[in-house]
Amino acid sequence: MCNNGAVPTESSRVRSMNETRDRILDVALAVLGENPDAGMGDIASAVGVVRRTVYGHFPSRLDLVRTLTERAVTEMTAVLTEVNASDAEADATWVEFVARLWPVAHRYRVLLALRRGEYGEAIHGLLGPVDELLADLVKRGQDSDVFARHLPAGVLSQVAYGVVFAIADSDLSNGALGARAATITSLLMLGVPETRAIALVDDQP
Amino acid sequence: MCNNGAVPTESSRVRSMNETRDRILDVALAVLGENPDAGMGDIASAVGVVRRTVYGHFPSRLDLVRTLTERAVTEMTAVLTEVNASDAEADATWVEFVARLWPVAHRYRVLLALRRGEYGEAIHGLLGPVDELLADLVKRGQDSDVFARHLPAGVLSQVAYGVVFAIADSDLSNGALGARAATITSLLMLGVPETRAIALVDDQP
DNA sequence: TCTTCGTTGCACACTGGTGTGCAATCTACT
DNA sequence: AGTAGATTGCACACCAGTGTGCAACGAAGA
Repeated sequence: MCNNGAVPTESSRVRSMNETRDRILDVALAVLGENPDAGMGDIASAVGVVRRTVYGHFPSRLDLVRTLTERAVTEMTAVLTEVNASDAEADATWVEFVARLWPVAHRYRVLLALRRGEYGEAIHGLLGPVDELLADLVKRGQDSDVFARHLPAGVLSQVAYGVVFAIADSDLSNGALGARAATITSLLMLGVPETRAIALVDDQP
Repeated sequence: MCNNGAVPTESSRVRSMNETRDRILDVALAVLGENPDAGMGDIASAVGVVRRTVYGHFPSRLDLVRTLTERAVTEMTAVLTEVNASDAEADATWVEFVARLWPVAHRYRVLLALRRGEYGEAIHGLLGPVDELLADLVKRGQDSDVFARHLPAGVLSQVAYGVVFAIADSDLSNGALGARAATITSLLMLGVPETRAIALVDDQP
């Protein structure tokens, strides 16, 4: 060993290994996005690698999905906490939130489908923190009379960002069109008047 | 044969057979509602019958699901065409639609989850007519400036009744509370102002 | 009573996915 | 050159679900 205990690159061997590991994760996300029931074999061949290799990185299918979920949770919590730190009104915060969450939501849209069946419990558990942050934001909006109260904050937040994911999953998933539509739609169902909603999304492009 | 060619009951034998057939359908709907991945075995034992018997009525799992879907389509189209025949404003029609669709949507909420994966294509095809009717209604609303145009009618209708199903699937699925919440939420995202939405739902209880 | 037929219980073959074991191979590092 | 280790290709056992075949059993109908 020549590496004096620090983190730095054990050079290209491990790097290339991490590379394939990351590629597996990326491709798995894409493949599962198209078909949540895709097997390890499908994923492997999509990566351009043998099934056995995938098992070399992730001992089980659950591990793969879990890792994917943890990744998503990390990214989403980062966006949420950062955006939530602002002292703007809840609806403006929501707009920025959706705008910045959009690409992430689009990438990880499969998790919504994966929440049901088999790994549902595991995913649900990992996604818990995100749900809480979201509910807090909506609650804040309700308390300041910016959001409507026709649903309790917990449910409303779920339904609202469920819609964001749903639109991210639909045809218009790409381009600013989808993002704009998702933002307006979610704002509307949060009880924000249409005029205000449109003004908000056109304010900060 | 004593039955002169007509439809009437071949008496209790066939009746009891149709009875178990219907019970299988009902229970299957409930079981699949809790776990869309439930197998024929799970369904059979939930009915209180042997797996082999289920196969006696439905040659394959797909047949079961298809029959279930056809049932749902029949009921939903009935409600939709009937409600849609009225010459009321689109938003009022929507309110009545959700009110009458609610129990049906709650029963068949599993179809939304089943649309993905495996039988997705078959279900999607069968559900086509319903989607069209729905899109027409929303289009009508948009043309008369009752509904917003932030999304094309096709997508907006899907997302809107997706929300109805989503709420039907959540905790508040039972009681008028859920129905009311679903109606208001869907109206909001259709672009109906909150005051008008509340007035509408409180108008015709 | 005898027949019919839905139901049962058990058997089986088949499929498709999972996870493991192991020898062979190729490549980067020493 | 030599070695460590990631990758490969193939083997296998295992499991769960599907769909079928068939000999019973039991109750409604002739």
